[in-house]
Amino acid sequence: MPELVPATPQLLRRVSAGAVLEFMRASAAVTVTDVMAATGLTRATTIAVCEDLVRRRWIVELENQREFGGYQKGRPARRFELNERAGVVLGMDIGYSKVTVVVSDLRGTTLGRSSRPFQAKDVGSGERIAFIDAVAAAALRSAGMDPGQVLAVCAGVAAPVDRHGDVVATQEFWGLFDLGLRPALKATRGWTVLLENDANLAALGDRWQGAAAGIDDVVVILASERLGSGIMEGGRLVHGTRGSAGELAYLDLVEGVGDTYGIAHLARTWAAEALAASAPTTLRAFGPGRVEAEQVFSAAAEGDAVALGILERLADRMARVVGTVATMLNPELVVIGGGVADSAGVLLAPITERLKEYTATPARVAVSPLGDSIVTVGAVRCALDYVERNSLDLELAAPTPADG
Amino acid sequence: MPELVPATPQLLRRVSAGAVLEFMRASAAVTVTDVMAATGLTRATTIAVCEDLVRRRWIVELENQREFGGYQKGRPARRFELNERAGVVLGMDIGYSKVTVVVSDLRGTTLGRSSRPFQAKDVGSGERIAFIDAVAAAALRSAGMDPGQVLAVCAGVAAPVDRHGDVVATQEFWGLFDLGLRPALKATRGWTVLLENDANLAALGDRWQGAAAGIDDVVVILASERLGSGIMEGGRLVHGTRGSAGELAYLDLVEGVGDTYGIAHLARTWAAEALAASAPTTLRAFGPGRVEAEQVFSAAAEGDAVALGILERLADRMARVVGTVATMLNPELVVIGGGVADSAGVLLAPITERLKEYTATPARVAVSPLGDSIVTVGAVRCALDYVERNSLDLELAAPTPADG
DNA sequence: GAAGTAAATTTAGACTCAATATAAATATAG
DNA sequence: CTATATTTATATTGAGTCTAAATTTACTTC
Repeated sequence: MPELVPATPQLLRRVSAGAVLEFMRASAAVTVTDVMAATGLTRATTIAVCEDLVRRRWIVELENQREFGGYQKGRPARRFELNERAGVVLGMDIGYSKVTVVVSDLRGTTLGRSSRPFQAKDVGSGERIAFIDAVAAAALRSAGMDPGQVLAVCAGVAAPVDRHGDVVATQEFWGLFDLGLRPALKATRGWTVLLENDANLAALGDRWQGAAAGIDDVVVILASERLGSGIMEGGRLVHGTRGSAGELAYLDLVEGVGDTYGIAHLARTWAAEALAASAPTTLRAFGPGRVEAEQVFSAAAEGDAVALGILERLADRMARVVGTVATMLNPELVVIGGGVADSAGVLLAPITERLKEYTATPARVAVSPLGDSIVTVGAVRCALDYVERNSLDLELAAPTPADG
Repeated sequence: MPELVPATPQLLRRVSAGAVLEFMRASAAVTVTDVMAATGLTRATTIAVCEDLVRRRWIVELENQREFGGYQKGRPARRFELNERAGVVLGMDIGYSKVTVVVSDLRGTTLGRSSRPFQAKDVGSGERIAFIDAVAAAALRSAGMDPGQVLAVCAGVAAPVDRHGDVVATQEFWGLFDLGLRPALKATRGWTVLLENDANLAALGDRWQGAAAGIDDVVVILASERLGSGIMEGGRLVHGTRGSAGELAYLDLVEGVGDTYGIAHLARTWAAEALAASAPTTLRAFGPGRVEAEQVFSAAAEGDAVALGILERLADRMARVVGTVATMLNPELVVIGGGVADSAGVLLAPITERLKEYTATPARVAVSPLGDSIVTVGAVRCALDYVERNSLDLELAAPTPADG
C-alpha cells in the first residue's frame, strides 16, 4: 500500500515536526540548539516547529530557563519538554479469570491501575465489556484522570490476533475473546482500542523494560500454565497470516517435550505424582492438597531431592523448547516470562547448560524481571507506539481549566 | 536508525519522483494523466518530474504517441515508459560445485545466463572469486551487455547471512563462503554486491514468480539434498540476529524426522537400502549403482510397491517438517522448492493429507514451479529490489553512442 | 557600563506544489 | 471547410517550506 497522499509543502513540516517530536520523546528538557543538532534543521525552522508543537500541546515551554544545567554564557536558551500530560494510554490484560488495567502517561510512567477477578464461566458473555469498562474506569479514577484524556488503549488477550488487530477465531474457544470490545469502546468512550495477543505483548513489554531491553531479535516464552511465545524480529512483532505465529503446539512432536504445559503446571503435577508415589520429600508438608510451584522451588532451594529432580526435568524440557525455537528463528536472546519467572531464575543455569546439547550455537537465555505484569507493560508500550506513530493526527482533549 | 537528512524542499521532489517511478515500474507506457491519477500530483508537477526522470534516463518518452490505446479524442498525450535498458542486474547462485549467473533487465526479463561446474575441493580458495567473475563475464557476453551496465549484483550462498549482507561464520564450514566477494567485485568492477542465504533467495524468488506470488507470509523449504528454509513474514525476509533463521536443525529432535536430509538424498538412500535387503522392485533395473530420486518417483508412478513405500515415508516426514514450521510461524503457504520439486508434485496430496494429523489449522502447501532456478530468480529479485529502493541515488552509465 | 557570548529574529533566496488561465492539437458535427 | 468539444500542454501566480546569512536581543562577567 503506497502512500496515496501527494507530496505537498505541508508534508515537509510534518516530517520536520515528526523528527523534532521523536527527539523530544527520547530527551528531557531540551534547547533549540539541542534539537538543531539532533535533527539537522536550522534554528529558524526548529523554532517554528517547536512553537507549532506547543500550540498543539504536544510539548510545553519551560519558564525557569536558567535553572537547568548550571551557568551558561550568552543569551539564555528557551527550553522545551514533552508534555507528558497531553494525555494517557491504557494497557489491559484480559485473562480468563482476571482483568487488569494500567494507566500510563506518555513517558510510560504508571499513574494508576486496577485489577479484578472475573468469573471464568462468563468469559464470552456480553457483560464482559461492561466489566472491562468498569475496571478501566476504576484505574482512571485511581490515576486521577478523565476518560477524555485517553489517547489509545491496548488490550492483550490469550487468542491469536492478526496484524490488523482482529481476533482470529481458528478454534471456537478463541472466539470467546472476540468481544466486540473495539467497536463498543469506540462508541461509548470514543477510545481507539488495539487488540494484541498476550505473548506478543509480553515480547513488546520485555523488550521495553525487561531483560531484552533494546534487543531487536528476541523470543519471549510465557511459561507459567501453558507455553506460548511472542516473536520479535528486527524490532517488529511476527504475527503470521492469521495471528498464530509463536504458537508452540508443534512441541507435541518434539522428543522429551510432548505437550505445551507450562512450568507452574508441571511443577504442581509432578509434585503431586511424587506425593502419590510416596516419595520421601519435604513437599509433603504442603499437602495433602495441591502443592504450588513456588513451594517446589523453595523446597529445591532447601536441598529436597524430589524437588531438585523436578527442576532437573523442567530444565531439560525448557532447554528443548528454547533450543527448537532458537534454531528456527535465531534470536539474540530467549526470555522466559510470566508469573512463574519470579521463581524460575534458578532454572537459568541448567537450561543454558543443557541447551548446548541441542543447538550448535546456543542462544542467550534470560528470565524476565517483569513477572506477572509483563503483559500490561507490553500493552502500554503498544498503545504508546500507536500514539507516537499517529501523534500528528491525533486530537488532544481541550485543556482543563486548571491547566491554564 | 532514523533518517538524519533534514526535510528540505528538494526532499519533496524526491518523494514525488519516487512515487512516479514506482508507478511506472508497475505499468507499461503511460500518459501524464495516468500518472496524475495514480499519484495525486497535478499535471504541472507530473510533467516536471517526468522530464526530470527522462533527463536522468530512468524513463523514456515514446515517439509514436497515437499508436497506443486506439482512438482518443483531444490533443495527443505524450507517453512515457520505464527505460528497461537503463541497466541490468546480475543474480548469482554460488553452490558448492556450481556457479550460475543470470543477467536480467530492470523489468526482470532474463537477457542471458551462464553456469559452470566448480571443483568442490577449491571452495574456499582465492581463485573462486576469479572463477565467479569469469562466469559473470560470460553471462554478460551472452546477454550482449557491458560490465559497466550492471547496477547491482545479488549472490546466493549456502551459509547464514545476516540482514546487513555479511556471511556469519558460526561454523568453520560457513567461513568458506565468506569469499571477500563484495570488496573484490567493488574494487575491480565497481559493482555493488549483495550477499544473501540461498534459501532466503528461494523465498524471494518463489514469491515473485513462483507458487507464492503475492503472498506476504510464506515459508519456502529447499528440500533436495538437505533441508533448509527461507521465511517471509509480512513481505519481508526473516533473518534472525546472525542470519541463521530458517535453519531446520531442530528437526533432530522431532519424532519421525530426526535429521535434516532432503527428499532427493533420502529417496536415494532408501532405494539403496531396499536393494540391499533384496526387496522385489523394478528399481533394481537402475542398479547395482546409485538409484536417482527421479527414478524412484517414476517407478512409483508405474506402481512399484517399494517406490510407493518410499514416497509414503517421504510424505509423512515432510508433513512433520511442514507441520512444525507452519505451527511456529503461521504462514499462509508453505512451498517446497529446489531441483527435486519438479518431480515432487505427487507428494503434495499425501503431505496435505497427513498434515491434518499434525496441525489444528493446516497451512496450504505447494510445490514451486521454479525448479533449479529458484535461487537465481530470487537473486535477481533481490538485486532489483535494491535498485528500486536506491534508484534515485544510483548513477546510470553514460549512454552508448548507439543509444543516441 | 562595556565586552563577550549564545540565542532569537529578520531578511533574502530557492525550491516545491496547487490553482488558474491560456494555448495547442485533435475528433466530430454540421 | 469551419465551429465546437475534448483533451493535453504550458505559463503565471501564490502559498508554504526550507537554508543561509545578517542582525538584534538578552544575559553574564569584568
